[in-house]
Amino acid sequence: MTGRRPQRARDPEARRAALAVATMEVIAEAGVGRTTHRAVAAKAGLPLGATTYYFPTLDDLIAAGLRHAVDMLQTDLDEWAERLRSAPDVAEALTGLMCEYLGDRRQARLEYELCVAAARDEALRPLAEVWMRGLPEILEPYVGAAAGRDICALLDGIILLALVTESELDAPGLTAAIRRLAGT
Amino acid sequence: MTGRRPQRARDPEARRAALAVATMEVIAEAGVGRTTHRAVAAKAGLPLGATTYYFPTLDDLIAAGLRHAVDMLQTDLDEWAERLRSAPDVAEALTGLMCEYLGDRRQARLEYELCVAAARDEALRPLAEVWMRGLPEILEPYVGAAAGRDICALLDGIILLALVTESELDAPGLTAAIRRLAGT
DNA sequence: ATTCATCTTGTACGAACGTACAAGTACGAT
DNA sequence: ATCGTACTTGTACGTTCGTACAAGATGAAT
Repeated sequence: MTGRRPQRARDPEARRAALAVATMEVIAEAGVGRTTHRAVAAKAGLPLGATTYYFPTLDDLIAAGLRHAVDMLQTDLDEWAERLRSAPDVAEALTGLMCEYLGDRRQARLEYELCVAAARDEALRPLAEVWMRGLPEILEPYVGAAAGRDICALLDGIILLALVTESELDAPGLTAAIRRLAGT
Repeated sequence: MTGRRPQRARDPEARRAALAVATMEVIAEAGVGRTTHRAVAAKAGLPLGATTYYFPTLDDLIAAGLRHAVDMLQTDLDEWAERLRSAPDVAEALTGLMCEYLGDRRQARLEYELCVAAARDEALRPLAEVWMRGLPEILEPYVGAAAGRDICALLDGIILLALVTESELDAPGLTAAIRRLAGT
């Protein structure tokens, strides 16, 4: 009375992408160390074998999930650059962008998960550097290279604080601190 | 020709402590998610059963390891307070302390591992807050509460950058940035 | 010297893991 | 229409996991 369930329409590219997305979500919820083939397959609604068919090892699967997260981050960075370009005040615009960024803590959690993983695994370091090099690059035209790096570090510290304490962002304080680092 | 190996001298307190230290080291090397009873037991040179005798569950064992890490961090914080008290220049003293702190990246890795774990598990949050509340408290007498928080965030971001890029600390740049945030 | 609670040690067990693979199905090429 | 490659799906295997527990050893109390 059973038999296997009928096969779905074939779409290898979509499967790869769906697995990467599902992996990203599992990492965000459980962490890199507790990410398993089975959890990813369940999240994606795909059979276990699909994960190993498209990604030879678990490390490959995790790397694909992190890479997808970084791709989304790059999209965000591009939007940040766009918004800053048309902003009358860089400090206030950055504060606003941070407010939005912290609206969904899952993305921030994922990014820091990536950083911790990159601190341990050299192969992941280029992924983690997308943010840490990209943001100062965006800021450099407005405040110079040194202040760009400083402000990036400040924001990273603020994000960490928000992750750990679940507290609200002190927007006016952040704007003021950015202004001090920018030297304006 | 065999038989079990002879029992060692009894010292429950020392065993608890040794297990906490071993757990801390395993977390630093493998991450919270890949920390297992067996890895901790092997690191401590104790039988597997010792881990479950002193800590009912794996979560308890991990919490003990993280708590021990935070205890060491608190000791560091006390030393930071002491050093700042007798320093002619707060910004330069902080830069020097950061240089020393980043000398052994394992401690920094462990601290960020704790932060990421605390972001996911509310029960760990008080542990992670020891640093994020303690450092601003130390800085407050010198630069005020707001600048203390800002400088703490800046330092946290710098540490994250150092973890991800393995780059050297830009000491003069850091001193200058601290001065700007302090408003001096 | 005997007792007993406490600690040590080795082993056992079911669950979950990474990975491999057989069997079946879809679909472009012919 | 058929064929062959590429994909889908379910299951199997050996390993490692968290946890439980039996059996022995210790050492303070009696």
